[in-house]
Amino acid sequence: MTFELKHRDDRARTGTLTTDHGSIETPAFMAVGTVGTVKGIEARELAGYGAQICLSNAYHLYLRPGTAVLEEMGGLHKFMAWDKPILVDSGGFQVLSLAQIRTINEDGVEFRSHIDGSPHLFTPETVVDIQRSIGPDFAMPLDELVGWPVTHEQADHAAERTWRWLQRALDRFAATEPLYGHEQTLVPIVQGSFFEDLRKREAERYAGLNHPIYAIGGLAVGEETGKTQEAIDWTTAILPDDRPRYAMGVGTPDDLLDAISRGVDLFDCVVPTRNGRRASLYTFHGRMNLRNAQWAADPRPVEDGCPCPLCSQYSRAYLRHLFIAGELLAMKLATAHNLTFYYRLLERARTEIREGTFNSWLAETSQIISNPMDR
RNA sequence: GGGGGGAUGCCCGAGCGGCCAAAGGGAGCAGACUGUAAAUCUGCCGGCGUACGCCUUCGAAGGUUCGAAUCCUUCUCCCCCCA
Repeated sequence: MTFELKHRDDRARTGTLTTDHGSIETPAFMAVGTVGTVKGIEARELAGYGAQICLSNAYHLYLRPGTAVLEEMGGLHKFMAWDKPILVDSGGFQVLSLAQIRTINEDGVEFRSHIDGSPHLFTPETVVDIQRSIGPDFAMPLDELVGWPVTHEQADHAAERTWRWLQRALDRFAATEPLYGHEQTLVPIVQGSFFEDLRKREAERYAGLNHPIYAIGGLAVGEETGKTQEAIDWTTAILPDDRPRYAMGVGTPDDLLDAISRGVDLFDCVVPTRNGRRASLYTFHGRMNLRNAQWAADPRPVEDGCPCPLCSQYSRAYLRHLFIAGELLAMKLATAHNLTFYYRLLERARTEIREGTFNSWLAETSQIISNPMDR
C-alpha cells in the first residue's frame, strides 16, 4: 500500500491510496457491505455509482458463511465479484452494538452469535487469522470501542486495551501471510473517546509506530457534534501528516465534509444505505423523506442532474409510491441514489480542494445538505 | 312466511351498565437512524386546547338508570338457517 498526497487546501487534502486492487482517490467514502454485499446493490453496480473501495465485516463473515467457505472460494474479492479494494472491520463495532450478548476480558471478546446463540471467542490473534481468510486489502484489528457518555476511567481502560491488543495483532500479522497473493495492510485504530489527554496520548503512541495508515475510532457514538470535531482535531494534529487517516463510522454528509476540513481522508458509514432503505434521501439541496405526502404527485426527479438510476428515470412521485407500496425496488433505487450522492459529494470535495476553494464551498454547502428540503 | 345473528372511529375488529373517546390490527401523517442483530424503531391518529380539560361519537328514534357502545321498545339495513 502506498499513499501519495497530491493537494492541500488548509488542512484538507487530496491524495492517491494505492493497493494491489487499484488506487483510491481521497478523500473517499466506503460503502458498508456488512455480510459481503452492500444491501440491494450488485458489486458492478456499486462500481458504476463511483465506489472505489468497499467495506465488510469480519464478525459477520466469520459467522456466515465462515472462513472455511471463504478460503475455498478464494477470498472475499472473488466471492462477491468485486475486484477493487476492500476494507474489513474486525468486530470491534460489535463490541458496542452487540454489548448485550458479549463479554470482554484481556484475552478478547466472547460473543454469543446473534444468529444461533453459540459462543465464539474473538481475540486479536483470531481476528487477524479471520482477516487472512477473508483477504481484504485493509484489515482492521480487534479494538475496544466505547460509547458516549463514558467515564474517563472507562475510556482510558478501553484505549489502553486497544493498544495492547494492537501489539498482539501486529505480531500475529507479522507471523502470517496473505492467502491470495495480494498485499494486506493492518490499520491501527486510535481510541481515547472524547478526552483530550487520552486522545493525545494515544495519537502520540500510535504516531510512534510509523505505520502507513491510521484509523480514528470511537467517533459518532452518540456524542454532540462539537466533541467529534475536537477528537478529530486532537488526533490528526499528532498523527503523521503524510499518512491516510480513516474516520471509522463517519458519517452524515456534513460530518464528512467537516472531517475532511480537519484532515481526514477515508470514511465509512451505514447512513447512505440504511437511510436509503428507509426513504431518507440526500441531495445537494437537502434531505428528503420520500414517504412524505408532499411528494405524492411530484413529477420531478429527486435530484435534477443526478446520474443515478433513480433520478435519470423516475419521478419523486413514483419513488414515493414504491415506498408506500413496500416495494423492494424503492430501497434499491434509494440506496443507489444515496451512494451516488455520496460519491459525487466527495468528488466535488476533491475538486474544491485541488482548486483551493474547499473551505468556502464547505461553508455554503454543509448547512444545506443535511437539512430537510421542501421544494 | 318462520327462526336466529349482526350493525362500533377512514377500514377490519374487541368491548356487552361506571375504570370507554372506546383494546388490537391495518391504512394515514410525521420523526429517528453515523466501523448494519435494522426492508427497523418511535410518536400522532374524533373536534378544540400546550396541558389539567371541555365538546361531539359506538345504525336511527324513543325509553330505563345517578350513569348506557353495553339493558328495553320500535324502525332501517345486512347475514345465516328452515319453508
